[in-house]
Formats: sequence, C-alpha cells, structure tokens
Amino acid sequence: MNSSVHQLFRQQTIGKKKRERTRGALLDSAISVFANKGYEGTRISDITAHADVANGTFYNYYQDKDQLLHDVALGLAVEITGRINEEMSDVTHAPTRVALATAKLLRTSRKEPEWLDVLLQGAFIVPEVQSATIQYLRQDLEMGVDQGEFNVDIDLLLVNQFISLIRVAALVDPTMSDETIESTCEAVLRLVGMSTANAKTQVTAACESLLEA
Amino acid sequence: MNSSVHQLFRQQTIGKKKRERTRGALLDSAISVFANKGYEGTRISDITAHADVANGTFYNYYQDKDQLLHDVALGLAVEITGRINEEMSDVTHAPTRVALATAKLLRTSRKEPEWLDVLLQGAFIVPEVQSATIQYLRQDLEMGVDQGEFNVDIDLLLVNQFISLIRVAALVDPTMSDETIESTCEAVLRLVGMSTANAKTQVTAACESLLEA
DNA sequence: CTCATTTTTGACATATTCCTCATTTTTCTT
DNA sequence: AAGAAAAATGAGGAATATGTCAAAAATGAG
Repeated sequence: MNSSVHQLFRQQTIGKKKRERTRGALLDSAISVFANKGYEGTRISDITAHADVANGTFYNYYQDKDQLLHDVALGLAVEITGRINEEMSDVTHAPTRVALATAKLLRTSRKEPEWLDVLLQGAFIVPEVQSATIQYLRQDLEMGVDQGEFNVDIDLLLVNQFISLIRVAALVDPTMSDETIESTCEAVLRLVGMSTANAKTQVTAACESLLEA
Repeated sequence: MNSSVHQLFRQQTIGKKKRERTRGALLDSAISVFANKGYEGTRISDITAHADVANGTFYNYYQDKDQLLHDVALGLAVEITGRINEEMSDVTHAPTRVALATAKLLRTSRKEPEWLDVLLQGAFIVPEVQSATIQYLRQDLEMGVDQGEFNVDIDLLLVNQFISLIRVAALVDPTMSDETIESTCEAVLRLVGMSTANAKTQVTAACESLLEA
C-alpha cells in the first residue's frame, strides 16, 4: 500500500498532532484512489487500505466519500492555484497570464497527474471547488477583454469551456507531452477569440519563459 | 416505471419478435437510467425495474452493464449522426456544416437531453462509440482546412476538444437555450481558428436556415 | 387451436460494501 | 514513566447487488 510519491497533505501535517497526520494520510490516499478508480468507483475500503489504516478509522474523520472529496479537491485547488498565481504575480499582460497559467497547470499535471485529475473531478461535483477553481481564471479572462486582447463574452459557459479544454488534455494524453501542452494553450487562446497566429506567438513566448525558470 | 417519452429502440422493433421487443425496452430504459444516475451509479435492477421486466430477464440479453452501454451508445451514435448527416447532404461549405451539425446536435439534446448525455458517456468509455462519434466530425474539419476556412491542425486532441465543448453545453445548461446553442457553435468555430466576427456570421446564417426547416 | 419452443420469472445463494462500537493501542502531557 | 485522553482497531450486523436456474408463462408457426 501507499506507493504514492506526492504526499501533499502529509507534508502539510508534519509536526502536527497524530489526528492531523492521519487525516493527511487519508487525504493523500484519496488522491491516488480517486484518480485511479474514479470517484464513483472508489470504495471507502480502497482508501483505508491505501492509507494503511483500519476500516473504521475513516469514520473518525469523515462521514462519507463526499466530505472527503470536498476536502481533497479544495485542498488541491488552493495549493495549485496558489502556486501558479504566486509565480505570475508580476505578469500583467492577460494573454501571457492565461497562456502561462495553462502551461503551468499542465506541467503540474505531468509531474503529478493525479492532482489535476482529482481537482477536476471535484470541480464538476462539488460547487465550492468549482468556485475556487474558476475564481482566478475569470479575473484573467476579464482582464484580457479589458485589454482588448480577448474578443468574447466572459460568462459561465465560457469559463467551463476553458476548463473542459484543460481536462481533455489530461484525458487524451496522460503523459502530457510538450506538444499537448502547447496545443492546449493555443486552443484556449483561440477559444477566447485570438487568431491562430496570435495564439501561437503568445504560447511560444510563454513557453520560452517557462524554460528559463 | 417507464415514464419515458422517447422510445427510440422500441420504435425500431415494432412488429419484430418478442425477443427484439424486450431488448428494445431494455435499451430504452438504459438511456433513461444511465442519463439520470450515471453509468457507474446505475444498478442492473434499476434498468429492469424501469423496463418493467424481472431481474433475471436482463441476463437473457446481456452479460453485464458494459455490453448494454455499448449497444445503447452505439445505437444512439448511429441514429443521431445518421439523421444530422442526411439533413446536411447538400451543404458543402465546411463552416456551415460544422455550425449546422453542432446546432442540430444541441437541438436534439434540447428535445431528448438523455440521448446526448448517454452518447457522450459512451464515447468516453467505449472506444467503438468514440470512433463512430468522431468519424463524420473529422471529415468536416478536414474539409474546412482544405477550403482554407479553418486554420488549425486536425488531430485527435482537437477532435476531443470539439466534443468536450458540446458536452459542456449540456452540462452548464441542460435546458439548452438558444443562447447556449449559439455560444457553443461560435466557440467551436473559434476553436478551429475562425475569428470571433467570422464565427458569429456563420452561426447566425446557420441558425436562420435552421428556423426555416 | 395446439403444443413445441421461446421467453420470463423471482426466490435464493453468493458477494460486496457500509457503518457501528466495545475494546485495545497509542499518544503525549506532566 | 505514569496514566488520562485520544485514536485506532476489526469483527460483525444491516443493507444492497449480483448472477443462477428450475419452474411457469407467453409466443407464434402450422
């Protein structure tokens, strides 16, 4: 059991009391199991087995799978969007921000495929996770419209279209090749109304700045 | 039980022997139950109850849920793509074809929301259904490139991006308002590299021709 | 209408998962 | 290191699902 590499939540609970450490183990295990079996397909016992704890231990922390998904996905949302936003704090050009954020997100998915998978599962099931996920994206999109770079109405449908393009990348190419990342970045820029040529230019620039970092 | 309105498969088996009629009832019921509970969430007993047959009857026709999903989704794919293609046999302008096909598909979803839902579930689970779904779409996309209207590489990723935009429409707005349909049509045209303005024009024209029909 | 054939039935044995809780084990403060 | 509090345990009862099959019912060809 517990062949995970990530240990996101366990990292966060080192030094804390036993209660928080076990919770971290459950959350980390949930990431792996949800990603591999899908939310519907996972059994409570899958998670406890993966976390190397007894069956009943689960119920000391959560009442059901829903609550666990909520915590896991929200934790991932905070972690991932937090990281990406921090790294882009000095970028003010909306197309660059969008291309960079998309590329960074997909890069994360290459290193930790389970994270994006579970985050997106959560975003489509738990409203609160959806809000958290959408929040920053919507800002950048509206910034792009204000800057005259994006030529499209920003509404709930568009934001969801955007997210679904991210999801498809992970689905079609789980290895998340550079090619897939670039194609996806270009696609999201076209979606928001940029020309193919313009999108290509932006993505090339953004990806170069990624390599430097 | 059996409050369905569609009866797609039962229509196809009127006059046939009992065996085919029962199979049709199971297939129609599967559409409703898969759509409402999701593939993973449905139990064999949900389907037999909905079809007003005994539990064991299911096993006279299928060995498991997978086979049923295969038949249901493939049947829907054939039915839906067949209808749409027939209605567009005289349209040779690729952007018009793509806008029209998208609008027609989403119109179908407005009248029979369960059809598109189950078709797409199948397309993401059963490879054969995915092929059947992609087939015509890919032709039209390549035609658009040849005609110099679409400015993008047609690959598996793009086709899946296209399909995911369809799916999002059904997810965000299950009532499938005219606004959602038009927005989605415009989005798919932008995805394949058309300008926002150009996409709008094409969609307006296509939707007008829909109203005439 | 007859009756061989086809189809349906539903109780049942098997299997899975959920969730509880009395007991045991571990933690960690003093 | 002691011992009260916190946490983990896992056996087992309740609930639900699966797949089988001998018997009953319906079908439809002649």
